[in-house]
Amino acid sequence: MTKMTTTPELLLENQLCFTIYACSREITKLYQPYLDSIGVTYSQYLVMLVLWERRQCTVKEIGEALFLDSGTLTPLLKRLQAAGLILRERSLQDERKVLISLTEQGWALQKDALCIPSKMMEGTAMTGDEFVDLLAQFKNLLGRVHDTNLLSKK
Amino acid sequence: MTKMTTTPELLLENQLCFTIYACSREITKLYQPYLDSIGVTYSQYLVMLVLWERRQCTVKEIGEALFLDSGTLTPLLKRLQAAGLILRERSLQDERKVLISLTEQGWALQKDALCIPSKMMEGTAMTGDEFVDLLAQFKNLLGRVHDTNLLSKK
DNA sequence: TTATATTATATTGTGTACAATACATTATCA
DNA sequence: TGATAATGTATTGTACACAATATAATATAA
Repeated sequence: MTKMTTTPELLLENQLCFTIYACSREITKLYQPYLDSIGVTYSQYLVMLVLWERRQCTVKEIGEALFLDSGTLTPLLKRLQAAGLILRERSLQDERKVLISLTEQGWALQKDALCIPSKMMEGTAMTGDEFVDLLAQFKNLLGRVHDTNLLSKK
Repeated sequence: MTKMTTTPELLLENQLCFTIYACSREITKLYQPYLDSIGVTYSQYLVMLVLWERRQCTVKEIGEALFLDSGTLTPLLKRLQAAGLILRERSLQDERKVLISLTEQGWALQKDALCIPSKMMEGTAMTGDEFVDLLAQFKNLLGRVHDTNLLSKK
């Protein structure tokens, strides 16, 4: 028996944070081949999901939906614009806002993306019930942590 | 009722991937004030957890423990070295390997880190049972996804 | 024992993430 | 109305994250 050099609380295998962090990156890798085939990154794909759903958004709205700030979104959106998938234009009503909308090419990409979710289900080797259950638990945790973060901002 | 512009599979709220991704980033934010106070980043903290546990590691071993590659670890380890927390030295037995170990200052930091896990438990507002249960489920998911990724590498 | 393959790390380039700051625009109040 | 605050986006700087490639050292095989 080797002498312990740390405590149970600090063991990597007991860290929920690490498990989630590693999970997130491994899932991104799972998407990689499919995202490569449609030519967007994982974060860009999430932005496209938001736009397919809402048609038009401000940068702020996209940020609220994805929990991302403008320092991340601005360059990302410029790359999507350069790829011809979205339009960026200042609102005429309020010139502080930048309106993001889809080009025809951006809408066309939706068809290519349709098969991705089912491929991912396969990759996680989960049943539909497991998926629904896990999603609910994650959302619950996300809600709690997000609330704590909001409180500590004030 | 507005006309739907996307399908249920592509709705952001149905994406397990996004929920986990957002969760991971929000949890990192939860750690931020405590990590700031001990002067390391989140990824650097994870490397320190590995080293407090194993005393000495090669870069490869740290990468396997954290699912990170050398492109991420090399600069990160150099910053930890510059901060005086670790040592980096080539193995005499096999000069391809770089051995990472803790300085006295690196060990001293462990005391300051001891309080962090309990603070995080508070931030997630979970009971001990919920925590154990959730951790088991995420580990299960991580294992499955990691296996799928390993298979597709071959 | 050389040629070949494998292993371990480092480097480079692209793309996030986010804090901090700057800046222009709009809203509000004295 | 003029000053002040709040809002929305962009910019800058630091630190990952990873694919692809390079390089050096070790192991293996003919």
